[in-house]
Amino acid sequence: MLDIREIGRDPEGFRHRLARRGAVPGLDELIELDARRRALIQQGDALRHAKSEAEKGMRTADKQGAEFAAFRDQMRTVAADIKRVAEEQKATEAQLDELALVLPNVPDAAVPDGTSEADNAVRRVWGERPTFDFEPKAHWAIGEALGGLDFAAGAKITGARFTVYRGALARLERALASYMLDLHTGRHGYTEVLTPFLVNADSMRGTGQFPKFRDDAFETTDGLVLVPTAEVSLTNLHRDEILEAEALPIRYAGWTACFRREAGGYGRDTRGLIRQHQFQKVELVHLVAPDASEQALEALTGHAEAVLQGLGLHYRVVDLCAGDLGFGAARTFDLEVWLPGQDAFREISSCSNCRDFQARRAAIRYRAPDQKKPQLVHTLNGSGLAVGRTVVAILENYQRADGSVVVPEALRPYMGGLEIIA
RNA sequence: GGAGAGGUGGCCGAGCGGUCGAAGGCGCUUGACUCGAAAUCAAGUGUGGGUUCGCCCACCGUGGGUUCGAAUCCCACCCUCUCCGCCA
Repeated sequence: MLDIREIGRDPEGFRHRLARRGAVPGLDELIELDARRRALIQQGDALRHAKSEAEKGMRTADKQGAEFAAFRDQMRTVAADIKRVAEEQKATEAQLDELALVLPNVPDAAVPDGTSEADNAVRRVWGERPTFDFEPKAHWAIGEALGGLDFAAGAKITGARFTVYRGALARLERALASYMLDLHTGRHGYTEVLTPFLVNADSMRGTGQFPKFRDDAFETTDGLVLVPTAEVSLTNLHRDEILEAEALPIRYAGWTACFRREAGGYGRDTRGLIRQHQFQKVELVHLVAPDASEQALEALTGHAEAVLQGLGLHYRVVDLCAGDLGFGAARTFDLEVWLPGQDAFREISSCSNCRDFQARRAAIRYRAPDQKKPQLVHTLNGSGLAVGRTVVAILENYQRADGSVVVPEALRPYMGGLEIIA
């Protein structure tokens, strides 16, 4: 959520910066509603003040006397007025929320202009494309041939876009998650956190998925939501909290399954593991002081990159343009891994600085040493990495002519020493 | 799932219809005392909102209700604890 007061101070500036994302939002109604809200608060406060004055009079008045009766009648009207104004205020705030909660974050000044993926700026490239003396296959063909990826079984027991892993490939998923967590906790200073895979609607609102992207989520009949990413559970861990300055920065690494309905995503990546309703991911979350978030995004991106480097996978870092930025992000670096089977770079990690956008929604604050009032923290998140897509990358990059797949060295200790999946 | 107890400020804990944003204690901050520290004494110490920057208003798990008036009474929900049942 954006600061409405800030918007009111500079509507044109906000309109301009938000327009970089594509849609031009109507901010006038928002500003008008906020003004009305404030007027109603003043009205209500004045009425409540009158009420407490009358109440003071009643305390001392003779309960049988005429004075008491007069006060009581006065209180009756004031109470009715209070109720009326409060209802109006509630309705106004509901309207205000409806608008404010669906406004996306403002892109950082450094974000490149553009309207689509095609306008993203490649910042750096690591490693080189592997060469093959045969035609490299797509991961689904490799996995199926190895008997390790069973798409038909997934479709049977659950439905489309669910996959069953078997044998060495099932273990590969598990090995990757362990490898990633060990790297981040052992070398990058993260605390490992294992969270529930179900969260409540407040958490979804806190990180920005609700209300705008409600259709993308799987919801249970108990009113809980399957997490689309551990970003939700990890960031909301500190919802409605005031942190001590010494507690920052906070760095969490969490593994979860992630669930996405991919509503509207049908037709894209229908084959293979790229776009599933359920996948595993190791997520990295930072909570930092505002002046530290830019640096933290660089660090977080580096931590995600370290996984790809450790696995020897060729990738590039892309600075998302304004039009391609996610809802809550002010700046995002995507990591795109090279997939020989598709002859393309594909996203395997997305690292974002949300600044105070999520913190304002989720009320995550800290006691800044030089400030009287608690200040909003900045939140960041990034995949470190999407595990399923990492399996894809390994299958396609480490495949051999005979259909076997070499296990990257870093993973072998997690695979019981296995060197070749055949 | 059943029975019972309970949710109050950073923590503990009073409060049982008006004088309660809320006693008391702990913690923390500042000052006094001291060479310094401890002890002691004194003062301060929640969050959010509005503001004509004097102040004003709201918040006692959440949401409703009763009442002139609710932390206090009623209803629903959420959460915690104890016991029973079921279960990986």
